[in-house]
Amino acid sequence: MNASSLVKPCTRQRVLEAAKSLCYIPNKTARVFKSGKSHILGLVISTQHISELVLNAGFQARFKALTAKAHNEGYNMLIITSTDAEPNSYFEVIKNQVADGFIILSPSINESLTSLLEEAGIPYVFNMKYSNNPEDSYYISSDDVEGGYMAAKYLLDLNHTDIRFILGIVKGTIMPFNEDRVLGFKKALDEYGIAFKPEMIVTIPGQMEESYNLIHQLFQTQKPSALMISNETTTVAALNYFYDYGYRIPQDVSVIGFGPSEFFRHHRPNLTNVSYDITWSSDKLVDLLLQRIEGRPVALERPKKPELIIRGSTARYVQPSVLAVKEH
Amino acid sequence: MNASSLVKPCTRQRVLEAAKSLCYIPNKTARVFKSGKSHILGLVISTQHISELVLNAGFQARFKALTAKAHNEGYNMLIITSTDAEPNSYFEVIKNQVADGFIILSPSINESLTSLLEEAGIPYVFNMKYSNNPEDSYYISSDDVEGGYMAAKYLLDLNHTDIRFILGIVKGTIMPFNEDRVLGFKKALDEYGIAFKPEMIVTIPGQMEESYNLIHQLFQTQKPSALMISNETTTVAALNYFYDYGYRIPQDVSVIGFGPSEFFRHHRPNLTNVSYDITWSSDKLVDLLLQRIEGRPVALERPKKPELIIRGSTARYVQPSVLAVKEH
DNA sequence: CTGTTAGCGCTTTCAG
DNA sequence: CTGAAAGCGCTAACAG
Repeated sequence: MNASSLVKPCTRQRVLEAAKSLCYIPNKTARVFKSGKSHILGLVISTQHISELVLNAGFQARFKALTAKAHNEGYNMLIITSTDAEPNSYFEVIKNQVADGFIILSPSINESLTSLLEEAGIPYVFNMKYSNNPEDSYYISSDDVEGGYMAAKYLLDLNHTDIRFILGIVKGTIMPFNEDRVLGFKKALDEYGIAFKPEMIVTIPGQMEESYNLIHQLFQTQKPSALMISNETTTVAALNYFYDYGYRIPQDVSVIGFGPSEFFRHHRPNLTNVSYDITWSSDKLVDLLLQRIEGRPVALERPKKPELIIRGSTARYVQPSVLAVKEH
Repeated sequence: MNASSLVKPCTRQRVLEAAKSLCYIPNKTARVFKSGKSHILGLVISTQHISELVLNAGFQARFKALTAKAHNEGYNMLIITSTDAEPNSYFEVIKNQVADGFIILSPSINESLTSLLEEAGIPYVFNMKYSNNPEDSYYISSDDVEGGYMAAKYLLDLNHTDIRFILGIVKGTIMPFNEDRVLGFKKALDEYGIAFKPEMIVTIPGQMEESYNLIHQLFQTQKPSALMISNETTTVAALNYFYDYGYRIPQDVSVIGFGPSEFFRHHRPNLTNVSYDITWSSDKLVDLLLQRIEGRPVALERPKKPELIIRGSTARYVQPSVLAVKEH
C-alpha cells in the first residue's frame, strides 16, 4: 500500500481492491508510533497570552506565515496551550505532546526552560530573542536596534523633538527586542544632539483598555508631538483615543507603528510604520526548527532589516504658536 | 508512574527516583498509540481560506473560543491545512492526521465529505450550517433569520427604507447562514410594508481590496441610506471607503455589522452590530464533538438568539432636502 | 517478488 | 502488591 517498488503491479492492484472493499484505513497513530515522526510542529503558548494575542495583528500575521510554511514543508501546527506561562508548566505540556518539534511563544524569559528541553533532547525554537545568553541561539531575530533607529530618525528629520516611545511590558519587564528598539531610539537622538530624557519612554501593558486609559493619562499632562508605538493593540488604542478626543493625525500628533504593514495599510488613518518581514522570519524559524528536528547542522541567519513604510500618520512638526497665527 | 493505587508508596518512590536519575520521559506517541486517544482536536481548513480568514475578527474570536474550550476539556487544537477545499482533499488530510475528532471549516457545501467521514467512522462537526440536508446535524448554528430580521427592523424603525444588505459570497454562492439572514431581512421589510427589490442584496467576495472597490462602485451609482454588512472584512473595507471619501457615519450612511461585538466596539466609529455569542457556540461545538468522540448520545442544541448592540454607526434617517434646508 | 516475523514503548492483564 | 507477558497496528528486515 505504500507504493513499494518491490511489489508486482497486479499484486498491488489486488491489495488495493481488498483494502477498498473492506473500507480499510491505515491507522495513523500506529504509523506515527512506528516511524517516530508525527509531522506536527507544536506552537506553545499560555492560555492568557493566546487570548490576548489572537486579536493582535502581529500574531495573526505570524500565525498565518507559520501555518503556511509548515504546510509547505508537510507539517501541521498543533496549538499547545499551557495554563501558566512558567518554564515548568511549559515543559510539562511540551513533553506530553506528540510533535516533532516546538515553537515556543513565551512572554517571559525562560532560560531554565531551554535547559530542560536540551536535557530531554526535544527540538525547539523561540519565536524571538527572549534571552541575552549568546548560547540560546534558537530563534530568528529582527534587527530591532535598526527599527527603533529608523523610526526615531524619521521623526527627527521632520523636526519632532518631543517624542514618546511607547513600549508594551510583560509582567513589568521590557522585552529584549524592545530594549533593542530603545537602543536605536537613543542612537538617533544622539546623532541629532537631542538629550534623551527618561519620560520619553512610556511603558504600557499591551491590552486595549489599559492602553487607552494610559494614553489618555499621558495626554492630559503632556503634549508630545510624536509617538512611536511598539505594539499593534496599543497603536489601535491610541488612535481610538485620538479619534474620541478630536486629535487630528498627523496635524496634532504624528504616529509611527511597529508591525505588519498589511495591518497598518488597512487602518484609517493609514499608518507610517516600521515593517518587519514576518513571512521571511517565520519561514526561517520553521527552517531552523526542521534543521534541529532532522539533526542537520544549524545555519544561523542574520536578522533582516526592517523597512520604514511612510504613510499618512506622520507630518513635519510645526510649532503650535505659528499654527495659531496662521489660523487667524 | 501512572499513580496506580496497586503500588506500594515506597516502590513508587524508588521507580520515580530511578526515572529521574535516568532522565526518563515516557514516550507520548506510544501512549497515544496504545490508548487510542491523542487528546487532539483537528481544525480542518484550506490554505487559501486560512490566509484570508486569519485577518478576520470573526475567525479570531472563534479560534480563541475553540482553543480555550479545548484547553478546558484537556485537548489541544491541531490546525490541519488542506491545499484544496474539495471534499476528497479534505478527507485525505483528515484520515492522515492523529486527532480524536475534527472540526471542519469549509467554504463549500460538502455533502460528499460527510458520507466519506461517516463511512470511515471519523468523528467530526462543522462550524456552521453548510448543508440543507436535515440529516447533517453536526453543527451549531446561530439564529440567522433572527439576526437579519433584527438588524433590518432596527433600520426600518429609524425610517430607513433604502437599505442594502451586503453579503459575502464563496465561489459565487451565498452560504446557507446568509440565506437565512436574507429571510429575516425580507420578513422585516414585509412587516413594514416595504417592497423587497433585488438590488437590495449586494454580493461581494469577502477580501479587503475587492470589497473596497465594490463599495466604491455601489456608491458611485446609488445612495442608499443604510447598510447591513454580513462580514467583518467587508465592514472594515466599507468604513475605510467612507473615511477616504468623506462620508460621515452615521449622518450620511448608517451601518450595521454582523459578528463579534468586541471587534466592533474597538473600531472607530463604534459600530452597531448584530452580535453572536461565539464563546457559547464554540463551547457547544466542542461539546458536540466530544459527545461524538466518546460515543455518547448527541444532544441537539437550539440556536441562541443574536443580540443587537446599538452603538454610534446608526441614526434616524433624515431626508437630504430637509437637511439641506437646515444647513442654510 | 512474496509471506512471515520482530519489535517500536506503552498499558493492561494475569499469575504468583 | 509485584514481575512477567501479551498485544495495540504498523514498518522493515529477512527468509524463501
